[in-house]
Amino acid sequence: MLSNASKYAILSTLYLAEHSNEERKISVKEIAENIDVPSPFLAKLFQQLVRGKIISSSKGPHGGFYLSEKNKQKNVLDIIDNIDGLNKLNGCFLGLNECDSTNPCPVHFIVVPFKNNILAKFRDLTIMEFAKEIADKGDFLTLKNVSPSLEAPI
Amino acid sequence: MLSNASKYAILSTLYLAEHSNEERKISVKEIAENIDVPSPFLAKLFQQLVRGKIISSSKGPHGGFYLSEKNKQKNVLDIIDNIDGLNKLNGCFLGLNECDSTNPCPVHFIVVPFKNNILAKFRDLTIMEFAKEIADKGDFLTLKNVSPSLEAPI
DNA sequence: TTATTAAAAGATAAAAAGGTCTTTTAATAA
DNA sequence: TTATTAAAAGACCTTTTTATCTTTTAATAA
Repeated sequence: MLSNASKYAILSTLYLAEHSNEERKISVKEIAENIDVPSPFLAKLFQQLVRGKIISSSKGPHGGFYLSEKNKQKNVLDIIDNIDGLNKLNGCFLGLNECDSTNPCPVHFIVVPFKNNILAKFRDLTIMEFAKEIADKGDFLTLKNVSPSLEAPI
Repeated sequence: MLSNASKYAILSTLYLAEHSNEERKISVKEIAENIDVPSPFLAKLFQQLVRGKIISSSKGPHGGFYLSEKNKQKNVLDIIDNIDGLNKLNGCFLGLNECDSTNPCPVHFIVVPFKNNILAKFRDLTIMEFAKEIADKGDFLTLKNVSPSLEAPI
């Protein structure tokens, strides 16, 4: 549904939202280590997010990535759109070209409410609101395995 | 969420369910044309489904693919498991390694009910029941564009 | 103004997904 | 028993995704 690239982009942008501002810029290396993402890959993603005006950057000593006030008003769907495009998120679950409420695939009426739900969440909250919601719960998003387990989580 | 391979496998197995039986076997070519899937690719998938005992085959004149009585008792989740494995369907929507109800990602409580829903549908109906439900509604699943449109369907 | 720092850019490469083609094997009908 | 049919097997190819490495550019601090 989402590519790894999108997932990395979301997690690291939310990291920026919580830990950076115009005065406190953050290097790729720091973020990559903290959320456990390959850093050269993240560097590439960040270039693209900068071009898409989702995040900001400056070079040189004390340079790095950060969110400007304008950036903070973007939402998670902007990130997904910038990296994957929105088509990946739309489209029939079984791949049918013609699948809608008058001609639904067998899982259409299970999938559509879910999509509307998650789309609303990704579109209606700003990145800051999203990050705040996470911080308020005391959570910290990382791909690290704090307590490695062999089973896939549900 | 599902690979193309899984989607093709589901659609073509459901096609077999409706159109084949031990006496009436169907060639890859016929199915590929009917549901609009690349036929050499489908041939590969079918080899794997035969090895996984999801469908049956016989060679030679009047040979082809079909569902045995045992095959008909399999469910859609068996197809997905055989092609993609089940991990692709499980796993956190944002890719977090540790995401559960005590330590949920921001969309956990939107994603989990959906997954339970669709998993139940894929697991609790046999392939025949699934196919019958579709046929009863008068539907026919294909990837063909009957009336080509430029917009991605929702 | 020079050394240093960190991103930008772009070339390269490995892995996975998606797809094609050719040869071999097995079944069966003539 | 031979020709024919259709799957099985496996080699091969292409594209996309994921990832790495090297060089260049810009900012800044000494």
